[in-house]
Amino acid sequence: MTLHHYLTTFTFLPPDITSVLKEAFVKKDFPKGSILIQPGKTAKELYFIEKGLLRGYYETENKEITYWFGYEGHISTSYYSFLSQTPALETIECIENLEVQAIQRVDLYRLYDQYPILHRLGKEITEHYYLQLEERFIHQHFKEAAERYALFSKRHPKVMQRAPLGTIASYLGITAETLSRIRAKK
Amino acid sequence: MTLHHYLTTFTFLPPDITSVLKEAFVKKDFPKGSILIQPGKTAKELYFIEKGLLRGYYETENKEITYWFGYEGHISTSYYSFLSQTPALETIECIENLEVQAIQRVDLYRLYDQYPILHRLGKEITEHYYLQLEERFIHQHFKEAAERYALFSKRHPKVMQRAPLGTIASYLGITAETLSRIRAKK
DNA sequence: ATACGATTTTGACATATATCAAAGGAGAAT
DNA sequence: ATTCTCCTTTGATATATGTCAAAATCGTAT
Repeated sequence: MTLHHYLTTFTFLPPDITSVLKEAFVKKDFPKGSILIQPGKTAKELYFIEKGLLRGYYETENKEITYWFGYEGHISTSYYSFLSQTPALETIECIENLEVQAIQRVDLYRLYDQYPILHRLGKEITEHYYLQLEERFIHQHFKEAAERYALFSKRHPKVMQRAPLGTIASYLGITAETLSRIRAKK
Repeated sequence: MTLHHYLTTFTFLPPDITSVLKEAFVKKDFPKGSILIQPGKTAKELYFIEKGLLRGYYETENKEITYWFGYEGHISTSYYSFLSQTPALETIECIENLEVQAIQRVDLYRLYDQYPILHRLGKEITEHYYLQLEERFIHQHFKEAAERYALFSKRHPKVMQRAPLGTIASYLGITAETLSRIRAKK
């Protein structure tokens, strides 16, 4: 999905504002393994993913905790860092070669000021991600591992094939061993 | 915290728009035990809590799952239902006598259209709740029960004293028995 | 094709938390 | 005050999932 296509799904945006917004984005490519966001650094850019797979993870004493996947049609950054302009706590890494459209935070906020209707865009996008997170939260917390896996494969079938098992397990809040056993059962 | 005080924390809002917005809210009182949102019904109102304690919960086969507490200074509704205008899945119930400022969805959206800067208000509020949920999600998922309890008592000390143990346990994703044992340990 | 490192699978055992059950306590209504 | 109901505590046991370890498989570079 291209940025253009994504933006046109927001029908309230006048075409001229859509154009101005699009021009503020710059296409960037990253090879597999690249790090887009680093802990300790403050996120200055926001990405729209046109192609490829990303993950966000936290590093703890003994393991990495993947808490998020992003792919075609999604927006990616450390929301916490980007919004609060304080150092990120997590890493965002390319699982595959990546093609994104990137916008600088300063440019985005300048556009917000110039075109107040863009706040509506930001609001609706944030609302969407909020609801997604809420659904995931409820599920994650109150269903068993096998059910969570089933929902995940329904919601993100492509990630299933493209992300390593250990990473998916971590996203589901279980160990790689447990996920391997869940897969074996069926 | 009054609605007026809350709104003035958003410094970008011109006083006249703040006034108009405030006038769209109506004060309402609910006795303890009242139900603000019912599963199957679509949320038409959004509340700002001036006094009292609320909880949101899901009903499953054999138990109630509390996933949210709201109190002074918070906004409350079924976000999912309010935003998508489809029937709510959860119940929102007063744990204490409640004083809120209520706004009708139609009125709010009329104001959004009239004053685009209000989208910024909506955006910033949603961003705030998104970040809170994200923090909670990470914690909930990757920390042990006792640690989750510790964070909860730090974040919401007042709820600790005001909500029944079983409800807090459910919020933390554990049983009442387990929470009782965690408390006994310390 | 071969070899190396990384990922996945499988097994044995450990542990946090759930479940079931019963006994205490606290608050509300009579 | 007394009863009744609901909430909390405590105990015994069950279970899902974690941990540790080793074997099997896969992918990439040589």
